Amino acid sequence: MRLTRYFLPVLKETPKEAEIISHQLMLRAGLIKQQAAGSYSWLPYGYRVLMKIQRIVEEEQNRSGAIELLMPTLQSADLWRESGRYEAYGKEMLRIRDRHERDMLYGPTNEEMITDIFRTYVKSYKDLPLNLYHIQWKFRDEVRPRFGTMRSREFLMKDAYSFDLDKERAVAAYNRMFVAYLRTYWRMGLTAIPMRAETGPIGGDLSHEFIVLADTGESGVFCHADMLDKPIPSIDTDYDGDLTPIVKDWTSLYAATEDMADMAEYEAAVPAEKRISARGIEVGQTFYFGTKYSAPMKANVAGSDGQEVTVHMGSYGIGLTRIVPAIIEASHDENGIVWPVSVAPFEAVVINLKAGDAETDAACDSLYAEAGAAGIDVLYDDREVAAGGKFATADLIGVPYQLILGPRGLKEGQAEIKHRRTGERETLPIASAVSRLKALIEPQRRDKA
RNA sequence: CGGAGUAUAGCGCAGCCUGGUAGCGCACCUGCUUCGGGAGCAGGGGGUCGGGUGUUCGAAUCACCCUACUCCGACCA
Repeated sequence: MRLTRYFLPVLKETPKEAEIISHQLMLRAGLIKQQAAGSYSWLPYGYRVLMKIQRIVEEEQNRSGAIELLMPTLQSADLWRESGRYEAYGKEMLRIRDRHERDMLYGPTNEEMITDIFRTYVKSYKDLPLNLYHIQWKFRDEVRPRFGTMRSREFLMKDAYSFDLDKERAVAAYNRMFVAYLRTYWRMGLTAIPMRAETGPIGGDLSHEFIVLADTGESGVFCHADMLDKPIPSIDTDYDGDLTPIVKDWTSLYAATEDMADMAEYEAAVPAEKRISARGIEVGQTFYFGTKYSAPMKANVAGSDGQEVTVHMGSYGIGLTRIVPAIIEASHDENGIVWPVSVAPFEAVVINLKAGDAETDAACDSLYAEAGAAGIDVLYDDREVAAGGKFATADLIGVPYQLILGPRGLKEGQAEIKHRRTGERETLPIASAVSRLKALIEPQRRDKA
């Protein structure tokens, strides 16, 4: 993508409403524009990150055996009356009336609708287990939206719903999601710790919140320091096999949100030097809630003995629009964002230090073409702007690698690669720059491990 | 929902106290000179001063009402 043909409105100054660093950088680097309280447009650069995150989520959900579909944003109130939540949900649910005076609502979540789909079509235990998910916009009329897309009213969420014959099998489904989540966050370059959590209005008795540690996080958390560097299950994990050992390992050390934490238990379980008491951002949550929705909504299947069985369910959410600021909170410096390669909107940027100079233009044009042909997501800063401005923009928007070429280097046949994260620079022959770049980038995509 | 604040050009701000018809920096446009860490000079465009009502000869400025947004707290992917 040529920057002169792109839409990237960057700001030199920080809009005053932005309080936390991720919100400031998302506005400054042209990722989002606020449209109303808790409502944001995703500008092209931000949308690219969001879509990269979405792809990772989809790949890992699919790998675990979940199946993607898409449900509408507007739902009929009648479904929610069946489960009893139309009255129970409160003012967070945005209620709408259509032209025929029918009660509708903008979905804050989809347990009722997915249960309706399930009960319509699935009649036999032979069709289980089943896990259906979608990635759709949700609306929760938060009392107080804040921190940009970290807590917005309209947000993009992946929500998966599992259906099983009994509790034991439902827990196995829970474990598959648990493992998929560990992989999903790791692929995005995040360290997310599963913590015992309250179940809240969704209900149930088994739940984990996946928490990214950050000072600006909204939840207080307590955990064992060794949770931070546990090995991530690999790409060839057998989701048809028994995942209990992995989940056991990940849940054996103490890790709980403040709502669940018991100080005496915490101090007994974790030696003083291993105690982490910190703030965290919740980037996902998993629930097993048995028959809470399947019973009132009559989601039954025939068991092997021909008798009707009420299915056991779980639901599993990932807030995609929250993950973007979570990544930035975890990965930035004084100059701007530092994207992990796997979610970076562009993996590299070719910086033409003297756009308008015929020879430099020709050399940079061909580097850009070569990088694109090598399968690198590459941005090309071909603006006629002083070098300092280009470096500042490249740093701000956080592209992992800068491939820099100007008349001086051109004369010597040398280009420069700057590593955004470390600041390290390497000078190398122009001819080998792209292959070097590719070698740096490929392993960091984390799509093969 | 309780408490506190803000609203003047795309962004950051001054002007308001003491009323006289709007200004600065950045960004944007034109030209020239520059060009390896947010360049210089010259010229230029852009504002119903959040909205309404009132006071006044005259309101960005004073008064009242409304709206939007932000922050702190209680609640949540």
